Amino acid sequence: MRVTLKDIAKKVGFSITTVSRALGGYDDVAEETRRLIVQTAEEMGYRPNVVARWLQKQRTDTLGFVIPTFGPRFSDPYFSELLAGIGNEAASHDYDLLVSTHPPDTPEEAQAYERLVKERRVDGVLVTRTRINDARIAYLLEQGFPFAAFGRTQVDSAFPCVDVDGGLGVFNATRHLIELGHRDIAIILPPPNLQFTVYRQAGFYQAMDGRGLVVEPAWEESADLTERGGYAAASRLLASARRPTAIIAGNDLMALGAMRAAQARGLSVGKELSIVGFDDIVLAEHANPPLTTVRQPIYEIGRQVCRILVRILSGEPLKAQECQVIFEPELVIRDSSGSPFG
Amino acid sequence: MRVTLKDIAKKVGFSITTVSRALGGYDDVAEETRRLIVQTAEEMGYRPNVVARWLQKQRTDTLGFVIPTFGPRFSDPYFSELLAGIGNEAASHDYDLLVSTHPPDTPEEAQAYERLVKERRVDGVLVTRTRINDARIAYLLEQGFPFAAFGRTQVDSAFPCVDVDGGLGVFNATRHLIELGHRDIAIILPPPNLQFTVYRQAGFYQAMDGRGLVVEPAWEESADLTERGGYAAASRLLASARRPTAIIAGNDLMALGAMRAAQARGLSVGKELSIVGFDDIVLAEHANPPLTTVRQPIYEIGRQVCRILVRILSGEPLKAQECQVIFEPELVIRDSSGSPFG
DNA sequence: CTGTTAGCGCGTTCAA
DNA sequence: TTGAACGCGCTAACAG
Repeated sequence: MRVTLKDIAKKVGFSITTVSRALGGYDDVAEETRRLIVQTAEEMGYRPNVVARWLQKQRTDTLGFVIPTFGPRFSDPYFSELLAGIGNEAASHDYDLLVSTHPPDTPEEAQAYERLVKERRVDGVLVTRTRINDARIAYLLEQGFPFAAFGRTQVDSAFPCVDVDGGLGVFNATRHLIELGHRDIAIILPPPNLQFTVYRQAGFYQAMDGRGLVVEPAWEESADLTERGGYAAASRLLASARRPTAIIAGNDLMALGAMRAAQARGLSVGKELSIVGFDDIVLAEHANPPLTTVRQPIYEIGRQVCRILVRILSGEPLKAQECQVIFEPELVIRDSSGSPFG
Repeated sequence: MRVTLKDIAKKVGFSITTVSRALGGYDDVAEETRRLIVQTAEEMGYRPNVVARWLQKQRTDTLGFVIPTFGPRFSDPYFSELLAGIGNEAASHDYDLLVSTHPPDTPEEAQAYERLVKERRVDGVLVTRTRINDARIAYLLEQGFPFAAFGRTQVDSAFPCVDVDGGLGVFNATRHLIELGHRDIAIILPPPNLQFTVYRQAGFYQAMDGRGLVVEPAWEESADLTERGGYAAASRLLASARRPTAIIAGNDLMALGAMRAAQARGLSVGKELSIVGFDDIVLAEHANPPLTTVRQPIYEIGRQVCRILVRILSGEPLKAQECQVIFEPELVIRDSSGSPFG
């Protein structure tokens, strides 16, 4: 049986209240009493019942994180790193992390949020991969529930978020390809309902327009952020008679898929076809050839998002610029991009 | 402000108890009363306070999962899939999942378990990647705390676990290589403190010995399950004057690293050097060349482990064979393995 | 069928 | 410096 304050109180002959205070580190307990109580508690292996404490404090010291994942085999390292960042930061502030995975924009996902919020299972939630007119954000704002997001979205009120300047990232990637001599550049965009797709697409057009290059409509594909999706999209791009000399993929996984598609057609990636990704997951560096990509410090972002949420929960007043952090992505040039002239 | 049973009671004029019973679906409430109460609760947007319920029921309907991860950039898709499997199964039984990540065999990890167990944060825990003389298992058994593990280990008492027959997996992989004509086969083992390393190594020896082949001591490497580790280990293997014609890697990530190392030396994988992995993560299929590997159904295993734990928690008596499930792995032959004669 | 009473284990008044 | 009493919100045992 678990030992409670009551048990200790009985043993030492003091009241539950005194024991509670002694263990809680209050200074209105006689030094000797405290010593006795602390030692006894130790001996008896006392550990506070957190649930009782939660009920009393009306907090759970827990954060919620609903991972928006498609099929069951969710394996985008992106989420793993984010999870690690969030989890470690949370732990360092003595918060626990409640995790669940649900397909985006489904009733189950909405329900998951409602459970967390309405039943007060957690003190705050982390949101990632924001969508256009994101219902999750709208809901949380409407409920006045504490949260922080990785990614922006259009809503009336500002909200705490961290993001990477994806527009700039793709802009730089495109410029890099143009400078290598590419003119026929295709793009495999992430799903159109995702917020960052907007920015990345804009960055692409901006870079192309700026150099007087036109974007071939047929060379604007869209896929689901998986290797499989990237493979399929790239296959379509490469099937046409006149094909692009370079492909920008919306994330690394799709880029890896695109690489496979190119190689399946006997194309040498980095020579006959250049490919650029986005994220810089660990595998990017170990791809064959190593993938040129736009690096986002996902682990760091996870920590940052979590830190903001924790600070909000601590009641600390935050300045606006501390709430809205935009990271600058970094172009990492490897071997998958090269001159189209060989 | 949140609405509680008390608020509803006040409004409808019944006692808190009656309201509780009406909402709880007990049948000793007048039909009309129930209707009134249910409707009022709905109108007022009532949601039970789970924490209060937990305190009363002495359960949290939550499972704990401590992911043993090395560096911060934990990106083994293995864990993602396992997490998804566990999470989805847990959700389907109305359990929440508390997740944290800690480096294996560290004080922080031990502390994480102690928190979960001693403070009764969760009703049971999931353990993965079991180690030789696993301190976590020993602790949980000693505390009599409900758990289920992915992986076996040596302890006095039997415990609920799911595992894959890694020995058989590596045995089959080795035989596959031998049948292709390989004689000079190297192996990159997982860290020696992991339980499955024992089985996989045994499977390797068994297959080699069975065909009268000797295992070259210098061709037995060990690495940390990352691409980086696999790259380094393979580089050492390939640096020697006489080098193996095939490498079996302890997991897919290391196999991918080994592929890179081989390709960096200009070796054609699948022809000049065959490589076999273990796991069949999604990327294995999309590697270049596609990776021959031993498939473990990780998502399914996650569900299974979780299901066992849930059944234990429900007090359902389990037969021994329901508690100790060993999956048979499946060899998936792709292009990274081929005849050494070209 | 319904209400009263009694906890779950802890923190926090308030009075002594 | 200490303790009694109360409440967090809910469920359960017992009366009526």
